[in-house]
Amino acid sequence: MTGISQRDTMGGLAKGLSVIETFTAERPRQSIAEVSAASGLDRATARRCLLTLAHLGYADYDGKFFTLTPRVLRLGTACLAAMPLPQMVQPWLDRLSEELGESSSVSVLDEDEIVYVARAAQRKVMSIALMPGSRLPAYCTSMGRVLLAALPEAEALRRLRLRPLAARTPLTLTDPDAVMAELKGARERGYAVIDQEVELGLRSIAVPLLNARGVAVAALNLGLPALAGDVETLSARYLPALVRVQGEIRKILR
Amino acid sequence: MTGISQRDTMGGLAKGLSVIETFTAERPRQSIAEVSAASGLDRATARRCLLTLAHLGYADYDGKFFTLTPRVLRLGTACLAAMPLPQMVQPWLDRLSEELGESSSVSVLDEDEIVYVARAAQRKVMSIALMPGSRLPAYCTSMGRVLLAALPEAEALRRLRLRPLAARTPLTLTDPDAVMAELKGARERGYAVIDQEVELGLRSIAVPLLNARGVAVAALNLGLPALAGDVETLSARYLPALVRVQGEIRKILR
DNA sequence: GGAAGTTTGTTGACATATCGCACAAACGTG
DNA sequence: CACGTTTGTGCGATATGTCAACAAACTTCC
Repeated sequence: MTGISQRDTMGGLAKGLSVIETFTAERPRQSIAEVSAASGLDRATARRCLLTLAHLGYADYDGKFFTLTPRVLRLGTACLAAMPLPQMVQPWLDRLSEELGESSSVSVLDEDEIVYVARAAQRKVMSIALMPGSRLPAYCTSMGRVLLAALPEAEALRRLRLRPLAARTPLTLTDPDAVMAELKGARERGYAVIDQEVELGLRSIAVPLLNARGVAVAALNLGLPALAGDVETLSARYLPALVRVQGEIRKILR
Repeated sequence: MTGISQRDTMGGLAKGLSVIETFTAERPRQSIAEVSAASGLDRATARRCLLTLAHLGYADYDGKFFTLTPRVLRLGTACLAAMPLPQMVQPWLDRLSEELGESSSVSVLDEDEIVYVARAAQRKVMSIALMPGSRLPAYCTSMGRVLLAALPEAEALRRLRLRPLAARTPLTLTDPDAVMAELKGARERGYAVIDQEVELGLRSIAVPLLNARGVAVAALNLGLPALAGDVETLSARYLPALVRVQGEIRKILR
């Protein structure tokens, strides 16, 4: 009920988690000083976090550099496994994907990013491999647009402003106002279409997944190669199937 | 150097991580008392951990129950993204899978479990969806067998004894000594074959992935439907391709 | 090659956060 | 409303963060 008081927090936990998040594809092996710089923690504190992680088996230490171990994946999969959504939607995804011959995915919103939680991959249209846990910016993806559109305008705008919008392709919208206009359209139409804003050659169409109370809890999309044909024919062709699955999932989402 | 001294550890971090790991598919929503019971922590401590997680956005709190948020996935994906292996092997997996028309995967060992880190799925032979981060017990999987076989015998035995071996199918080996004998065979042959020990209808063949120094750092497998034909013809047919990819990956693994 | 300058890992002292216990308050139930 | 269960809150003892100092390793520059 009340706000979080100083008394109820655990600094050590917050610091340790921020230490784990400093490890990225660019910096998979880090020294104590690097982690200290990346996390803003004192070197002594970073050292204690890292030694603790190593002691618990979450990290390896060769005397100089630390790396994360697969044990860290337990944390993430504890989360995925604890989500009922992926298991519920997977059969629908498989069917949809099979039927249309294209990849379909379900994602949820985490601040300004979408997180894939389930996926049925068909052929490869994207250069990067997407899988559960993968993240993409919300502003330039079809699923991100329908999820942002479900938020109050001010909240959506706040999330758009968390970091500068990067032009991933020449077609990417990078003006927050332009994206807000797209959100408005998505809200009115009930779906969003993206034309090569994430990656050249890739189009995508998404609908929100609503629970029984009508709250958007996730998004469902189809990834499509940018072949001939304009965006209207694309939605005419694929939207019905998406809307059908949207309705079916809504029935089983409490 | 020296062991980890009391001075160099952070109890709060260890406790918070164990709290995260108490969330499972069976218990996705937990109260403070449940987490306390599951983790062995004092209720007051569990409460502080949970409030801290909620404050940081890793958990949601409705006043009664806590659930993990997708933000927790950042921890796991920080780990996956920080592993060079998945990105390096993915193209090989895709090619192998395409060529043979069967699913192939790469996994690493975490204590007594294998953790999928990359996968190219072809058709569905398994009832459960496997994806990066998924876990299976090592003792009854082909990849687990080759990875355990690469350990010193005593260490392999210790891991087999961490929890009782469950019979997932009537064909599952549940006697540690019997599994140890299989490990010996796998070590001598350089590969392992599993016949429906994980799931009826599923066979699998795996080879270890060695780095340039000859250390087994991961395993590569093919999942196959249990059709006609015995296990010998299966290895005769699929082993060459696996060994070829094993050699290619060894060249690029530092 | 070596000396000065820099970065890094480690340790100690002190102030403070946090643990775990015990108790109080709230909740749900018969 | 009394009961059992769960959650929230002071308190003393202890663990832990911060800061500064120091030694070792590494750079740089002559």
